[in-house]
Amino acid sequence: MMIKDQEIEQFLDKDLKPIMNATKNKILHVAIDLYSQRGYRGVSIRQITGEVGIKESSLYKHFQNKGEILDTIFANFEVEVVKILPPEDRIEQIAGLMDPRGVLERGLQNFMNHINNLTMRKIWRIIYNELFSDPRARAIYFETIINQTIDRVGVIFQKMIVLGKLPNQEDGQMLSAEYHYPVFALVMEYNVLKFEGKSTEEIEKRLKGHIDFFIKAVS
Amino acid sequence: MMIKDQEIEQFLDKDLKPIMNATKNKILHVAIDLYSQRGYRGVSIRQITGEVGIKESSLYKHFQNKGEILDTIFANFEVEVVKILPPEDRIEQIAGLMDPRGVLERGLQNFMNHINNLTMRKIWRIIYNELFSDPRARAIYFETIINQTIDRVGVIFQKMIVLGKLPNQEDGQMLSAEYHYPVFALVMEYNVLKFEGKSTEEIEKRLKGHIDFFIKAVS
DNA sequence: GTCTATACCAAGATAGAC
DNA sequence: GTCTATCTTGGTATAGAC
Repeated sequence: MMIKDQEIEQFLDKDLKPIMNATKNKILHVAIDLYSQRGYRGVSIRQITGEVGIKESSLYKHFQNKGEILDTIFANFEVEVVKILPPEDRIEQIAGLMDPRGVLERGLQNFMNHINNLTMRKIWRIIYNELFSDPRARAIYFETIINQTIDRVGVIFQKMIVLGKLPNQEDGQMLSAEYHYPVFALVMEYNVLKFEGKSTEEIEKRLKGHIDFFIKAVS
Repeated sequence: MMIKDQEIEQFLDKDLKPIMNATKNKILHVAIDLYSQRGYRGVSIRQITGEVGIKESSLYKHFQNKGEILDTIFANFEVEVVKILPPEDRIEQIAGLMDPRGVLERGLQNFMNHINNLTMRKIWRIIYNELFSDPRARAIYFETIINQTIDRVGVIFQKMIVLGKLPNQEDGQMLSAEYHYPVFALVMEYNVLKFEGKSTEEIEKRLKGHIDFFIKAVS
């Protein structure tokens, strides 16, 4: 059975305060939708306001310029995306209570919940799109997402090595990188397929298969 | 010691015939350079012709429109990029003569030679850039590069399983995917770092480390 | 905070002389 | 195959009335 995608109802402003103005909220919704399809440069203020149902000039009462719209989108994304990282203050606890497979399965589940929010998936597409032309997108992807994920799980793995839950000739960070690189590559394909309306079954199977392969490799 | 990047001297036309006209060649050089930095949409005909040293109108004697420039760049890329795949008619031979580690090391070496051509690296960036807005870029990346690479090496692995060079409880395609996904993710980071003028030592180390990890996992 | 009107600019592209 | 000149479109943004 297909689960209906959730959407974000209310966005945060650049200063992370909730946006109370309905029009400003709608502008962000529309901008995210259009940017995710045609990229930031490929979408004009005219198109956004046309879809929202206001005139171009009205938009400038809500945002100083076009760039500020993207700033706000990125700010909202960062707030949401850090939630998929294992919280730093529970790393010790996780390493003690769980086994490697449990950590990976839980992490994947968290991530799947995150990515099955339609608004989030659209912003993921925007990030991918801007990866090579916008340093902010690059920073969010490579630093906030990839490196931090590898790092935190790397610390968990390192503690597990000490606890004898993983082989002690390995290095926690290296194991975490080995595990996560295929995950991020597969997630990218997952996003592409979802966007194109194709089936993601194969990718989900591969993600599960990857956990199996990895667990076997470190057993 | 730093090896100087090579560049392509002469491009092919859309119909794959070598381009004899020096100006047309220069337009492609300049376009690739600018597109790799600011994306296809971010670069105007004016900027290209300004750099080349001709007027806008002159460019249209060489290309029918802006899109044809990108068509030509993609055509050149496809011709070069298929050279990094293991040739189909030698797959049997490779599986028989080499061991798994040899295949992977040779493949990585081939790829590194390819990517150390500056022109190619620039086009890789253009491909990444257009991945989510241009279906042609998506096709080249996911179909021509990723899927074909995984598939051909998967066939080699499958034959190696039959020959007892790899454990027979595994599947060749799955093993190839497990090996290659981290490679493509690392290569993407390699390209980003190169572009930003940063050191790629860490990534090259990880690529070698990944071969070690993988070989150990299937031994 | 919405509108109308408008300024201003840069984009892709073409006509026609040389 | 290069140039000058020009066209047309669509982009971001602002001024000022309501």
